[in-house]
Amino acid sequence: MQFSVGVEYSLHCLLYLVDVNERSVGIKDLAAYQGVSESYLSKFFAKLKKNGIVESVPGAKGGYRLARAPETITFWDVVEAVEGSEPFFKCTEIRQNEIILDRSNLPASHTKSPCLIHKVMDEAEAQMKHFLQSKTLKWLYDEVQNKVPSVHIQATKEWFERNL
Amino acid sequence: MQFSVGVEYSLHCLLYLVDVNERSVGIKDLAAYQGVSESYLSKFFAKLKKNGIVESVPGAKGGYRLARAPETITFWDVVEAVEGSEPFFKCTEIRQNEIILDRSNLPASHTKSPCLIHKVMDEAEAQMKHFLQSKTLKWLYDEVQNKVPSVHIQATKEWFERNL
DNA sequence: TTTATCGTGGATAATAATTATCCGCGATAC
DNA sequence: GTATCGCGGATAATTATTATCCACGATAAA
Repeated sequence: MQFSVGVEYSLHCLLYLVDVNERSVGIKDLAAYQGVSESYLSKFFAKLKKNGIVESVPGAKGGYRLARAPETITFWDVVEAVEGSEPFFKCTEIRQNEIILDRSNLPASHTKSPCLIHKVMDEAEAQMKHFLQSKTLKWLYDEVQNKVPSVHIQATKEWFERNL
Repeated sequence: MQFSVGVEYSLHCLLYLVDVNERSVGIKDLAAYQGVSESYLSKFFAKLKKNGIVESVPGAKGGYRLARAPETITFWDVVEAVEGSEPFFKCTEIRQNEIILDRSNLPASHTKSPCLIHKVMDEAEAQMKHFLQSKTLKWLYDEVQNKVPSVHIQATKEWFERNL
């Protein structure tokens, strides 16, 4: 039960895209700046694009930029884009296998009402989802703006703009 | 990002162990009753035992029983026992790789204060944890007692007691 | 118009996690 | 003594994650 590194990569990258408004940043730069694999990172951006979080600018001097305002991009959006939207807990309806049951004539208690364990696990995921939906990219950006020395933020900005 | 089937297996099994007080139920019966693999299920019970959720009775007519009161066994306890206690999000401190940094002399903002993304993801896990800690095995047992027809509950109980 | 750059999608593969089985050991009931 | 049962280790099949490479089309700049 672990999130893939794509979640970490994506969130860090998106943070750099906030400052880039109508322009765009290439995978090459994003990968180089953070010292991660370029080709692997591009796979996650394909997912972010498919989920409407970023949009791409094809061709030379192309790259990616946010597809919508950072206020509307939540941590959950990113998790869902990268990890897919399968629920954390997949219930195999093990209860319908109980040896004392007639498989061709299951009681309503085993088919109509939901599996309680399944329900609890889905609710647990919903708790996490709710929390992550409350944290936006804009919020993260503002927090970082406050916590990281402005000289470093400025240097980062200049690095990404160095060859535009 | 998925829970292993061990979580589902374990929770369902533990439910059957609530009624069994000083006695014990063997893996063989638990597996047969639910139509799952005996040898695989035994792996999860080894983890449940190591985490103090169940205790074992060795030898013939042996098996497992709860190691403590069902009021004190939470869904989270089971998830942690089966899945291990590694956090869902492992932060690789990607920020310390920023190309503009001097790796041998990192700024305090990148070492002293925690990575915000890491912090948010840990808090998200804590939300789920908190919820799952509020759901006990006793609660689940009582809910099932209310929702499942008593005739079925009785039949289940009798099946497990059929050869004691 | 050529050339270099960049996203895109597919193929491929290495590594790790999950799922699963089997066997021999020691403990215990009968 | 013998059959039963938990226990731990070895092993393997399957799937997911991590990762690379390449050919393609689109585009900017020369």
